[in-house]
Amino acid sequence: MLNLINSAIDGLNTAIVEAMGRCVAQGLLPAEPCPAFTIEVPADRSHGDLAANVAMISARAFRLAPRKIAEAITSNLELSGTMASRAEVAGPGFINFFLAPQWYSAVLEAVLSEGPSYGSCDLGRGSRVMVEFVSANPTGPMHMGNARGGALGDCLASLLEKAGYAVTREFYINDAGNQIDKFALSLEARYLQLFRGEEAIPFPEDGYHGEDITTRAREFAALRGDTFVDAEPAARREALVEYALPRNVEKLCSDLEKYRIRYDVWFKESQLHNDGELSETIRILKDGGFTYEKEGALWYAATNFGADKDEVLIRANGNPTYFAADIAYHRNKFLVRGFDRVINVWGADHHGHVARLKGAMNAIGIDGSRLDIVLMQLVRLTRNGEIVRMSKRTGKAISLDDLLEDVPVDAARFFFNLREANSHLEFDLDLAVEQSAKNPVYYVQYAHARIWSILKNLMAEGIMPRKCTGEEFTLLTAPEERELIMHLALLPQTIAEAAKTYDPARLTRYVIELATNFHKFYNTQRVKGEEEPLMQARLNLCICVRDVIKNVLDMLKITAPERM
RNA sequence: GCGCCCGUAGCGCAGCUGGAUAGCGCGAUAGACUCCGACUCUAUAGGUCGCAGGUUCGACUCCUGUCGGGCGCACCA
Repeated sequence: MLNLINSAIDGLNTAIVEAMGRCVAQGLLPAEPCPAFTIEVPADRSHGDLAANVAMISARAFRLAPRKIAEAITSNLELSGTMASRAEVAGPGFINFFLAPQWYSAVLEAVLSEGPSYGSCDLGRGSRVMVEFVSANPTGPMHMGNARGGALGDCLASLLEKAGYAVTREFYINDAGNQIDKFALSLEARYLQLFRGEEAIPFPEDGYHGEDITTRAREFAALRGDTFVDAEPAARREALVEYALPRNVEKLCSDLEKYRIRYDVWFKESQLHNDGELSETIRILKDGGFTYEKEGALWYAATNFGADKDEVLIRANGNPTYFAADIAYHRNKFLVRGFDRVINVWGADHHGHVARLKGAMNAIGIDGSRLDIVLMQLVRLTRNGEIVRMSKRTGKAISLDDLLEDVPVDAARFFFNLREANSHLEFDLDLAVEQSAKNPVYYVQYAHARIWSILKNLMAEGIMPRKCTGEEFTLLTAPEERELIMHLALLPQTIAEAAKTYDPARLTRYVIELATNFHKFYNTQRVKGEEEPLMQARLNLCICVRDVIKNVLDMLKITAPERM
């Protein structure tokens, strides 16, 4: 839970405020209130470890040139109580701070003592959050959107756990409504075709054309024979769905497990229809006066809650819409199961539903801002620089299954978390399987394996890593070492920021940069063969890097091999 | 037509609530292991941040307009 950058910033913050007080007393600065300023790690590290913009921010209020203010503050700065050893004025009026060697030692000590929990924080304070993701239609195989959503949602969940939330991963099974009717009709057609021929039985135009439907129909026929050919159509369809749907759900489950995703809850839409929650929700909307009838259908006046148009809740044929069920579902998440916050990962093509669903939450008395929707843009697969749309094997859209045949799970999970959700993602199939530095997954894993190699090498010579003193860690003064340690120190806020913005892509970028910093260190500094204290300090630094790489890869559920 | 998202180097992308000379990877070019794994590293080249205004001490970042691309506007889910 230690964030050494923040504690360094806090200390410098008060030092600056105190220095300004002294400046006012000396008449160097006017007794005006100072606007809020920030201290941050500058992009260009030749500008020190931390930089404060206080002088520029207050220039207007003080009616003084920023550099003059910065110089006044700096000359009155008392750094002895802070973690900085030096401050200087630079550029337009920045005050740049250089952290003391003891601070760098403290970072390594924190990484070593906190172990796998290093980087975690208590942003969530144990509040209960649900992440619902993938929720693929159980009528067929999962597509690329589901693949991206799976990697994104699962890593987002890990991230939130690390940030102190009690997270539930949930899959919503759409086992009711229109698409199940379509599913039934498709199965029925394939089943009857088996006995009467494809010409005799037309396939429904908007049915599911996938091979998987035919397979299920065949399995069913093998099991039950032709007993349903002359049966009542409704009974026939019911039997087919009763057979096929659970198997499809099992298939989803096992495919996702291969993808290293395990859900806490598989929630069935049909539950909402069967136990009355759906009708109760509609009653609440009716009682609230948010509904009206038009052309035989029951409408929800979504426009009252900021939507651009109203929505049908119950069709003229008496069937509730998906939207109605979705309102009931989210009511269930908040009211029945008591989640403090709910996050849904959706494809960007559903963005129109965001405002409607949040508005509906407000209508039924739940604060819609407790519901967050993470929208993700589409994935574009490329091979040899060309866009790939279809699977070579099936000729259909590429499924998660197809993808994992070509690409290792490690690469898939990493690549899907390389870009923030709300940007288009290009997935280079050649690169994902390439075992070279171009492939970021291998690059990161290689850094981890390389550290293990160093360790094993030294141990083979009888050199065991031992605990270092803070004094010994101050031997690590090379720029590459300082940079590496600073990057280790950045993990807690990277996690906090990523959790706040629901953006696991920050983790992949962080760990790539960490690997880069390590490789640079490796190429300029040696561990083996140095004087014992320095060697041990560097060895411990390596161990810190190794553990943090593993720590981050664990969150992404990507393996961290000791040898490749 | 209305709404949401995206335009940063040849390509793929960072740039965190506005901050210093706009970065990274690939590709190109030139280099580095008798030395802990060359699955690595170093250097060079490459940019009017789509365009035009505005706000600000300061704009890739905020506002307005505009052009280009993606998506959505069902008694589908």
